[in-house]
Amino acid sequence: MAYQSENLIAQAREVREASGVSQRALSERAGLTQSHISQIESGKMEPGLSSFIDLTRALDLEVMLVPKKLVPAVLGLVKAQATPDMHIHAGQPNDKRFARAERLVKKMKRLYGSSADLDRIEDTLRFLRRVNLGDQEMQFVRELIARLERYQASAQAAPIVRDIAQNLQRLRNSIAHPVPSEPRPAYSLDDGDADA
Amino acid sequence: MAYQSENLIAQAREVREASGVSQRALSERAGLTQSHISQIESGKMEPGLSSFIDLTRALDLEVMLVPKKLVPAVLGLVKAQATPDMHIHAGQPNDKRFARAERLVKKMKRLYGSSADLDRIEDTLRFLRRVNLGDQEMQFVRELIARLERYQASAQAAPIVRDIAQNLQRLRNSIAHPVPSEPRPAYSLDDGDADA
DNA sequence: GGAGTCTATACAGTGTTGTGTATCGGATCA
DNA sequence: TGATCCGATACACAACACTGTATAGACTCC
Repeated sequence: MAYQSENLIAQAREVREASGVSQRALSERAGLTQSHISQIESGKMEPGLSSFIDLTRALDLEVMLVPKKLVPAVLGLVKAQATPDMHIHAGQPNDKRFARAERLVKKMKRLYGSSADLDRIEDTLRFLRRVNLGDQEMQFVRELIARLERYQASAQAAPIVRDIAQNLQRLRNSIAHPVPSEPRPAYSLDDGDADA
Repeated sequence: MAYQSENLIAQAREVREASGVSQRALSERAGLTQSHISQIESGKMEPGLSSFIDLTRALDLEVMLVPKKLVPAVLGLVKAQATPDMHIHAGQPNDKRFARAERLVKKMKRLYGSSADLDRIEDTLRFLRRVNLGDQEMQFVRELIARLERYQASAQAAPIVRDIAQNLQRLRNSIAHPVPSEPRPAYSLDDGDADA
């Protein structure tokens, strides 16, 4: 029934998936049943306000009231930082993550044909796998992989794949050629220029 | 039962009252019954997510999901603008508002005894009444009055009364001794870094 | 005092959320 | 192939949101 809460729920789902949290894990953390979460996310059921708050809290999100006029501003703020830390992350050691990601890329190449971007992703993943990544960095990679998984079959996957390739490349560069001072760059997801 | 949604609901209520919208008016606008709204606001009932969204939309508010880390930032943004325009407001010219407020203060002095803060409020109200207030300023005053009304009988009214007194005083000062330049603080939202 | 507005409250009935449990198809990994 | 993880789905049942209508108590204004 296309409610107005669709958007919020979709948002929560995106965060959940990007954090690598399963419906089951979330259900324990939030105190709802998995079936409940499934029905909420698929729009078959409208959650109560407190259920929804429980859900989002478990995802390290907060429900806030914002005057309509400020919505664009807040949106800008949120998008800029794009899921800041998100310390949730469930199990699965990094090695497995990388293995899974590389398998995914291979599968995509097999299905949709090879491409410069996919090659670049594959290459960068191989590199990053051997590096010791910090929490934030690993989180960043995890997000990109989740995005790749989600859009692998999308009709307009190409620009997204390109964006992911660029972001991975940039992370690689920042590790290979660290900036002198600057403790940490604090990644943002905006698609920026690609360097050489 | 002291749910976690208390806060949001209280916020919505504050905005409603500050905008001078009655539960009935809001009920028509939002498509709920007045009794429903009353029970929600008084915590006797937990609204569904969509009901809550309907409510807040009717108040020119938007429900947003914000990463926990960004909550202080967003809070700052919202507080800074302090309900920007809020053109809802129903009738009741300002004179009546002030009269009502002054009556309220008198009543409080009668019931709970006089206090420095109450005196200050009374005094400041008398001053502000004769000044031409802009929309935002009037809105600010309206909010403070609403708060005073709501907490007048609260057990811990004292600090709230003090806060209201201070806020009124500050507004008075800003009118009496306007700051020379400073066109705008301009809470720069854009990431803007761009250098390096 | 009387008219009007406000919020809180009552109550019966309907519909839906939400629980608990269990299963199914799909993908991954040994 | 078999063991697991995932999300979607089913079903019965308890709980409660929500409607509609109606009224009581508090306050303000005339």
